[in-house]
This record gives sequence, structure tokens and C-alpha cells, in this order.
Amino acid sequence: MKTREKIIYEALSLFSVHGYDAVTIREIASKVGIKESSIYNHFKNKQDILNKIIEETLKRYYSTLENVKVPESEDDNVSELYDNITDDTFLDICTKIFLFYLKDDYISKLRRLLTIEQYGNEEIGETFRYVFIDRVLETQRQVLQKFIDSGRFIQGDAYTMALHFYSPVFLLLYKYDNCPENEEQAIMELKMHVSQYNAIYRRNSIEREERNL
Amino acid sequence: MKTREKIIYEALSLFSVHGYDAVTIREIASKVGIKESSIYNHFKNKQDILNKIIEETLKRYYSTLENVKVPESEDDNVSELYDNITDDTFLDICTKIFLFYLKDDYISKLRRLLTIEQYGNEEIGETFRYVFIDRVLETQRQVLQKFIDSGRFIQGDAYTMALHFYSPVFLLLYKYDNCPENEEQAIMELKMHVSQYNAIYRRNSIEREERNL
DNA sequence: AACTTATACTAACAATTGTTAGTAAAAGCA
DNA sequence: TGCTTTTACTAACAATTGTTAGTATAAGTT
Repeated sequence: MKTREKIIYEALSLFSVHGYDAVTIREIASKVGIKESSIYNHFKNKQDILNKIIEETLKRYYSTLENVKVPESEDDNVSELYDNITDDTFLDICTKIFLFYLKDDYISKLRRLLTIEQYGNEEIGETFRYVFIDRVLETQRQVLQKFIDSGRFIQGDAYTMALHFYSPVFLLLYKYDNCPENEEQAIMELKMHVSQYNAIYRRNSIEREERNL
Repeated sequence: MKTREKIIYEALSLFSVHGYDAVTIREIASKVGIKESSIYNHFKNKQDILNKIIEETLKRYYSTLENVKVPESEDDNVSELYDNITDDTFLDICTKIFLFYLKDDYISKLRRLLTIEQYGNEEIGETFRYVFIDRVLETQRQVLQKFIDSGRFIQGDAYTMALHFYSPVFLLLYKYDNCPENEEQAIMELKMHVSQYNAIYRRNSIEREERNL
């Protein structure tokens, strides 16, 4: 890892725990293994480090999303894919995504950083709400709307259904944020949630066939 | 308001936005209208202010809860009370509680303060998770268990049902934290959630009578 | 090899930090 | 009233802050 990347990483690590103001340039430099003045060869000032951290970690996050994304050329192949997976496979997929958000070094630290700084900086507050609340809800709403339209899910308001799916995930992230030793408990609670959610909202194939007659 | 209370209030207000480290003794003193050295007539040091803020605001919060609490002498009078209120009344009660958490000056600032400081201070992290996650979930789990046992709610895991009820509230608090102008939207989303929740989990009286035969 | 650019260093700066000592006025109490 | 305690003030402190100037070395380019 080059010096610039190291600075980004170490600053992200420190900011995400103590917050922007509580971390000094000297602490960051020390973690990187250089003197504080050398930081200024890579960044304009302290604020610039924070800006670049958010910018670049978000870019990293979005490109990660692109890689796991289902190709969206066909209008409802997401729904078709969903037909072909069992409840257990779906649980495993949800668990993997949850653990990614909970434990991925960069994304979990970014979430904590934005969480910490959301009130002190309006732009960061907007970013936090967009990335970790509104954007996720909107994406899920769109998918759920397709599931409702194709009869895979029961009738209802797609947004509220997205809220019902994502909110427990959101809460569990904060509940188990600082407790890596309780990871198994976290996964268990998540699976209980997803199972119950499926039982409530998902139409089984028999129901769907009856409906299609 | 006496000087000591003023310090508590102004420090809470500042800490809850910028975080503990970013706020200076001089800023707090300035808001109160005194010089920085006078602070030390009321608190041992800066850390002491933070400790007392959390301690006393929590006390304030718990005593508020006591006042709205249903008397828990009889083992299932919560359930009986729940029978006598309509869905609309229940919606209004939920809305009021939600708005209390979202807008009460002290409790909303305390939540933001604990949110901001949860990662930098292990004890605060524990307090945050206990007060705003675990404690709420446990309380609701107990109530829901009674509702399940008495047939007012459908069978299922009470903890997961509590998670399904509280998580959207938790998320909405953060979604609308900094947006007082969107309060109506927040209430609407909350009501959609609670309505849907009732439709899913609550047995109507007809179902209940059938079950009791 | 000569030259340019990037990077790291030492040293220093002005400003700000939490905190203390000493003092005078105000409040509470006998 | 006189006495004690509380509270607010001024002034100062040592430490730490973000940042800059100047310099030497390493890396990259021609």
C-alpha cells in the first residue's frame, strides 16, 4: 500500500472511532509511520483527508455493489432469479450481505464515520441518510414492487414492505457494531427476521398457482 | 434555570452536534454567558460535565417513562387495556411516543450524543445500545409475549416481533433526525408501518372468538 | 548522466486547548 | 449584622493543535 492509501486507511480507521476533531494529524502520521508534515505532500489539509476518505470509500463501495448486482437488462429477471432459489439459499445470501455491511473493513468504518459526523456536518448527514437509509430503501422498494406485481409477494405498499425488511438489518448493524464476539447471535437474529419476513410477505408457489388460474 | 443546569443544557446541545472533543470549555461557557474558569465551580473538569450530562439526562428520561407507564401491578392489564383501544387510538399513541423520541429536547439530544460517542467510549457505547436498542426490544418483547399468550397476537417468536415493531421506529428516528420540516412525512411513514404491523400480527376480535371456542 | 518531481525530514509558528491560582463580589446563613 | 460559602472574574500556564518554510533524499524521466 502506497503512502497516500495508508493515510486514507489509517485516517479512516481513527476518524471512524474518535471522530474527525478528536484525531490529530500527528496521530495519523504516526500510524502511517511518517512525520506529520509529510501528510501535506499528499493532502491539502486535514479537511481534505476527510473529504477524500468519504469520496474514495464511497466509490469503492459503489463498485463493490456493481460487482454483486444482478444484470438489470431484462425487466424482471430479478424476480425470475428469486423463483429459483430456496428459502435457505435466500437466508444465506442475506447473511452474507449483512456480514459484508457489518464487517467489511472499509464499508463498516465508513458507516461509523458518517454516523459519528452526521450531525456536525450537514453534507455528511445527507450522505449518511442517502447511502445507508434512503438509497437502500428505494432499491428494495423497486424490487419488492416487481415481486408484488408478479404475485410472488402479497399485495401491499412496497415502501412499507422495504421498511419492514431493511429496518431490522439497520438496527442489528448498530446492535452488533462493536461486538465481533457476538457475531453468531447477530446472524441468528437476522435469520429469524428474514424467515419471519418471508413467512409474512412471500407467497408460496401453491398460492401463486391458485392466483394465476 | 440555575447556572449548573444551564451548563448541562448548553453542553448537551453542543456535544450532541459536534461531539465531545470538538466542543471547548470556552464555547460552553460562552453559551451559558459566563467565563470558562467559572465552569470549574460546578464541575471537576470537562469529562465530568459529560458524565453528569449522561447520568442526569438518563435519570430524567427514566422518570418520564415512569409517568407514562401503565401500572404493572396486575399481570395482564396491559393486554386488557390494549383490547379497549381502537386501531386509530393505537396509531395516535404510537405517533406521540415517536414524536417524543424524535423531538423532546433532552432525549433527542441524548440519543444523538450517545450515537456520536458510542465508538470512542466503550461505556457510552454500552449505554447507547442498552437504552435505545436492547432495553426497548426487551420491554416490547415482554408485552408482545402476553399478547401472544392471550391470543391477541398470532403465534410466533416474541423477540422477532418486537424487532419488527421497533426497528422501523429506530430507522425513522435517524432518517428524520435533522429534518424537522419533514415531520409530517415521518408521521405518515410511521403510521403506514404500524398499520401494516397490526394487520400482520394482531388477531381481530372475530379470530379471537373463533379461537376461544 | 543530468534534471525534474515527489516525498520525507527538522524546526518552528501562532492559535487554541484544558486547567489552575488568586481575588472580588454575591448569596446563604447565624 | 457579621461570617461563611458559593460563584464569577482576570490572568496565566504548559501542552497540543494545524500548518508552513526550508532542506535533503529518493524516484522518475529525458
